[in-house]
Amino acid sequence: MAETNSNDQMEKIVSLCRRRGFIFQSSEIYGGLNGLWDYGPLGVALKRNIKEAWWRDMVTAHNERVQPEGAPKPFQMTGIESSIIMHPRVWKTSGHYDLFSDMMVDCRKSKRRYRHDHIKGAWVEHDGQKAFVTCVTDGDAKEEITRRALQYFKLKAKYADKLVWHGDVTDLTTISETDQVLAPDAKELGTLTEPREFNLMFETHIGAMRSDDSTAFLRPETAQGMFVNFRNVVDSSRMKVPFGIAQQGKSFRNEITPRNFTFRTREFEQMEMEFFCHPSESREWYQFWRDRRFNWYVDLGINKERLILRDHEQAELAHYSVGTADVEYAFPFCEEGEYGELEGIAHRGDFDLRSHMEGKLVREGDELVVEQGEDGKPKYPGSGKDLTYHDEETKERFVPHVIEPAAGADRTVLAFICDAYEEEEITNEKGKTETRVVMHFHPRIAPVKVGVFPLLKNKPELVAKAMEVRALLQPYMTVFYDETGAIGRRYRRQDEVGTPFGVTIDFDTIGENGDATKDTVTLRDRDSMEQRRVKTEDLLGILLKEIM
RNA sequence: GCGGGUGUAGUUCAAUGGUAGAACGGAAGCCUUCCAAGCUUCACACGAGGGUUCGAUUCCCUUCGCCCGCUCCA
Repeated sequence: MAETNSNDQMEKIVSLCRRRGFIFQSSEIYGGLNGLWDYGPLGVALKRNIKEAWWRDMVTAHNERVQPEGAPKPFQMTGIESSIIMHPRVWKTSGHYDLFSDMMVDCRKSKRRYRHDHIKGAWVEHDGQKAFVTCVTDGDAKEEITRRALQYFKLKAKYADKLVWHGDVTDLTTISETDQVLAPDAKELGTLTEPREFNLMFETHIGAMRSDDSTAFLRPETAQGMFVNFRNVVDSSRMKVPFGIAQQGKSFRNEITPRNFTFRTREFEQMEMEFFCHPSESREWYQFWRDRRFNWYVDLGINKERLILRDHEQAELAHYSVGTADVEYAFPFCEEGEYGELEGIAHRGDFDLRSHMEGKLVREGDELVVEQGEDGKPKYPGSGKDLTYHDEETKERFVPHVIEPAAGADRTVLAFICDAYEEEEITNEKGKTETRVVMHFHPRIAPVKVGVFPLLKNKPELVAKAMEVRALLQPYMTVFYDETGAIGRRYRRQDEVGTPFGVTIDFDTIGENGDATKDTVTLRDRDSMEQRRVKTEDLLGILLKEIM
């Protein structure tokens, strides 16, 4: 419901999160830690509800005998919880090990950063001056280096033949004379720093003794847990393709720049599902999951105007992917027309299962082949285990293709928070305009479902009755009981944390105004602020229907 | 990781080289018959660590956090 894309809006939301106990900075009393956050009493309730809504939609509410709307056919669904620390070879064959640890160099002048192994260059001399001229290009490196050398030596293009070349174009990694390097965007020599390692995976050590052999990693994604357990799940739970394995859990990435509240963090929770299907049906399943996942957010009440389903361009696709779409939300910190990713739905083909069978794969033309080391053997061999699937009916054996909807739980929580936030201008009885801050959470995800209030706290009959109503509801939902201050104040407090319903016990309830209204309470709606009288005995049924 | 800005109660803001005020919010009490009423009382802050100084929240340094830009982003 956010009206403006502004920093201002985001600051108000962050402030409310802190003030009301949704989200705090990690280790705040020690000055805080960048990119790490804690959920407070209301935050944890909200997050658990969102995760539960996802798990229910994916796993528990799924009926394998019923064909969901839009699905090619009925399918099975189950879940796992794998360990955060996995065998180091998992990350080598998956490609994360190579991809997530890079040597980087910074340019002190241009403030740019490059992957060390992406910079190419050559020794060029002119007029007794010699420099290692570099560039980063996918095109003709020599041409680019020539252009940059001419520029550096202040020569016109027609004097290219005056340049004296010493050797061929090589990688910067082969050069040690950093003070003679002309960085790709620099105008002078020696502006690059020494190469430094950037490892996006958190390292730890297994066992009390530290050694190189004992190095392990905190998982940078949960997906590998499903792939390495594919065989186990098929063998133990009679799963038949097509089926999905869902998992929720923490992942860790040493992000260079955590930013934007809980949007990019170093420790984050994922809600991922790996769907295994026959290769010939994979495109249909991809379409199905792509639409199904988008609608999940919409069904939970997110503003459709701020949510988009964006198909990736071909060039944007990861090397293994046949197709990928993102569910993205227009966060307040996004520029006009920009969105932040909540979830990626990827067609991953047979990349993952094949990797864990054969070894780390790389693309060669249109083919995925096992990457060779210098000795001609697989650089990172797979498990060697058979991860193919045998279809009893068709007698066919194949490597299933995978469709992966991978959502960020914390980002989803943040999106729901931002979307729910509204500053509503209302005119009170005295004709004065005031601001009401309301969180319009869908009742299913709201941290507190109902507030129970005795109209006055100094009337023991009202308090006693309110306690009864509280006890009636508490086994079924989160109830917040409040008797302090004026009733309007209590309503507003609950509006600000998104409690969808308020129940007030008044003199009618205890029969002071006749039998007609005895044992009735007022039920207030958060969004409309309207109230209706309902029988106490009907209350539980009414509320359960609304919050399910 | 680089550059710029910034840091005072929970929040939004003051003041000050002699350790800090307010409003809102919070807690307790009185009162109150449905949308932040009133009165009384109470609690709560100079991000952290050094240095200069008789004395630092104030000046200096370092560090941490936050914001903006760059960079990065399976």
